[in-house]
Amino acid sequence: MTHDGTRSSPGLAPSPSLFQDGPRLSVLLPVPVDAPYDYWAGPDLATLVPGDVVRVPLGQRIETGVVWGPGAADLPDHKLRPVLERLDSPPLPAPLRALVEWCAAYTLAPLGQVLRLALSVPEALDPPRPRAGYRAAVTDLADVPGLRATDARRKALAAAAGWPLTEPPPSAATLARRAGVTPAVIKGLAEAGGLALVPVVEEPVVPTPDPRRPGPLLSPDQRAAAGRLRAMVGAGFGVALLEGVTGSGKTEVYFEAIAETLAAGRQVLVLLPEIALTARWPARFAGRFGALPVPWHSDLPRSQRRDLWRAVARGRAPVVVGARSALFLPFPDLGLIIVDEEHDGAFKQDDGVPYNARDMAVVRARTGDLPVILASATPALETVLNARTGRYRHVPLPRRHGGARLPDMATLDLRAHPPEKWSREGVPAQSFLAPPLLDAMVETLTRGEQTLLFLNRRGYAPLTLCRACGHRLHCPHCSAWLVEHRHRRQLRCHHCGHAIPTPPRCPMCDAADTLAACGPGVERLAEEVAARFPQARTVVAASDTLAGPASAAEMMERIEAGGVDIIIGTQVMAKGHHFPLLTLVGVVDADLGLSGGDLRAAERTFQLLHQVAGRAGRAERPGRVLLQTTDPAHPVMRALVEGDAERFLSVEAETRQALTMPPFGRLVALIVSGRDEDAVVTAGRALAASAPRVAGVEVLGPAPAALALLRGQHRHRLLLKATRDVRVQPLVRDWLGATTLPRGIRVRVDVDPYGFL
DNA sequence: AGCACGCCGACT
DNA sequence: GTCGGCGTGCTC
Repeated sequence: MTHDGTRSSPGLAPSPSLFQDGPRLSVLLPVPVDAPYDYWAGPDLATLVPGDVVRVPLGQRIETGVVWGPGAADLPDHKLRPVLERLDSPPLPAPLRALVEWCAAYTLAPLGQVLRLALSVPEALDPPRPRAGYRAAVTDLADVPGLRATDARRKALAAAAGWPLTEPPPSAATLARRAGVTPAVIKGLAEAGGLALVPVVEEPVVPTPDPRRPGPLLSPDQRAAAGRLRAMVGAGFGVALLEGVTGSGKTEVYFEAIAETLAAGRQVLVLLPEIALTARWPARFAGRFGALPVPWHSDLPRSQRRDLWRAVARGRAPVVVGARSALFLPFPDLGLIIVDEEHDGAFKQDDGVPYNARDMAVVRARTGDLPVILASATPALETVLNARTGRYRHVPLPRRHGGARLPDMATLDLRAHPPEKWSREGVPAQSFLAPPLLDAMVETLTRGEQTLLFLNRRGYAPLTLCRACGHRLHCPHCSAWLVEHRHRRQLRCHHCGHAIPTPPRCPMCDAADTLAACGPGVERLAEEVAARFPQARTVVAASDTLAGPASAAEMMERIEAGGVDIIIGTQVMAKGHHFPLLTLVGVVDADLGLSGGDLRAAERTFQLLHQVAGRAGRAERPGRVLLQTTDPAHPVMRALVEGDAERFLSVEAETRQALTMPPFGRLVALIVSGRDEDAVVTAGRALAASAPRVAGVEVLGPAPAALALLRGQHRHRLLLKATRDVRVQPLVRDWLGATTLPRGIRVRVDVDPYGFL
């Protein structure tokens, strides 16, 4: 700071008058601030418009921001600094800016932090960096003085000379591959002068899908549904719920709406919950449209993200299929959004800006005045209710395509049929498979068909305790049990990744050989299956046994080809694969997830089990599902067995209405966290004491949050519950605005928390 | 988010 | 006596 209070350095200090003539602009920066900052646009930048991407000084650094509008004029002139330059990137489209505003206002996240989602690849805004390309500089190796004409060099030069002029000069690696030499030869030859190095700026090649390719033959039901979706394209904002059981051909139906949009020359965004494990989706798309869609998810390499972001921004990516973050891509001419598996909890982001991509997709459709299709076999309760009240168009797909039947579902009462111990080297071992399920497995194996044992628990056993002193081994950083992973001989925390070698003695009482595994994980189940079915080919499919998308796809192919008899899987097995030979699904613990009183526990369990059941009998062979449960009378179990989703949803809706829970009421969670538990509790109580006292609003808590200790942070939760008519955001904003938090204490606001126990 | 400023422990 | 730890606070 200088004496007059301006931050400037000699020689750089612009006299304010230099900028007085230029307009004052507000520029939003991707930093967690609530509002855009004002800058002067110099005379040469007078044509800046909202959406333009600019470089501006911020403190001691230079940031990339987005022109948001005219300046606010509430700041003294001398505090303003100049816009440095406009970047050569297409302006951020107005509907996207509107989405950013809406998302920030709704989630109460700082505006700049939401902008960060839209500028997720800063490199994409820089001018494209040219890469090195190689071209023949001579016609004959003899023309290069002092260079031995080796065979490899001759081949390299020939390949370079023969490179088509219509193609950009190749990179060293590409040319080397073509010539059958190593890149070192190319670089050496270039150094000697035999090849010329030219900078190449390459447009990323994005394949173009062809909407005129003939689609598959649709059933009358599918044709009718496709027709209704097609009619929405180009007709402005609208939401459709495309509801159809597994195998009803939802994808083929919404492909027709994509075709319609592509034919109109506009872009399409498809959101999927787990892009990594649905390598199948792009293949199906390519089968229909003759080109792969542009993928978008966080695991893409940076360079690819940069290229794809640019392609989208320039309108050169007709179809993007991505995880939730794809919603903030800068489509200049978006014409349709599809949210597939719209009920999936993975659309809710829990860190950073806590937003639900499915809901924000509807907002993006509104800001862009375009249609959005929500597709699911088991739509979320709130979506179903929106469809019933007519806010969303309901497009049902009633029948299963191709004649396949839905599997028969039956509960298997574990109290009536307790699993019988099996023998491990003469020692009786605990079993998790009831006799009727084992019998069904034998039958299935005999017929040469496949069994899926579904258990949503990774590792060997979810809990290890000492038989001598009763000590339970838990994570020192989180309030979670350590899960034994016998293969790795480790106990691992599934929340923070903390891992210790499996101890030989109890860490509490030091007794030897007293640690006992409690409950089943997929590894333990695999052990029992190996003992009972030694001749069967068995695989374990869990997120930690699959090394990545490639090995997952490989396993799926092997299962599909019949190379496996018994699959033991967690929820990674629940999604979107056709296994024609799979005719028996055993749900090892159907109660898992029902207990605990979480708002959406029943709904989630219903959706997950319904989805798992959908794996069975998809071809001509009928499937069978056995649900091991201790409570066959539970509404979720009965609805599943009777195939009555309608009734389940009605019961669920009544329950929530009675409790004023979403979607009949609004919820905002406040997570108070800090290193010192007492301070956290004190701060939580103080917040509760200053809670807004308004009709229709109640504040519950503080109570220990779901993981009361996570990564060394103690967490307590307050829950603001309001009736639907209450605007909760201003309430929460004022509440927190009037509160000064003690140091070391943070509060995270989560509007519409997904699970909150 | 960065980046600077600010106030307390082990080093040339 | 300084270098440096990361806690707090501001950036138009």
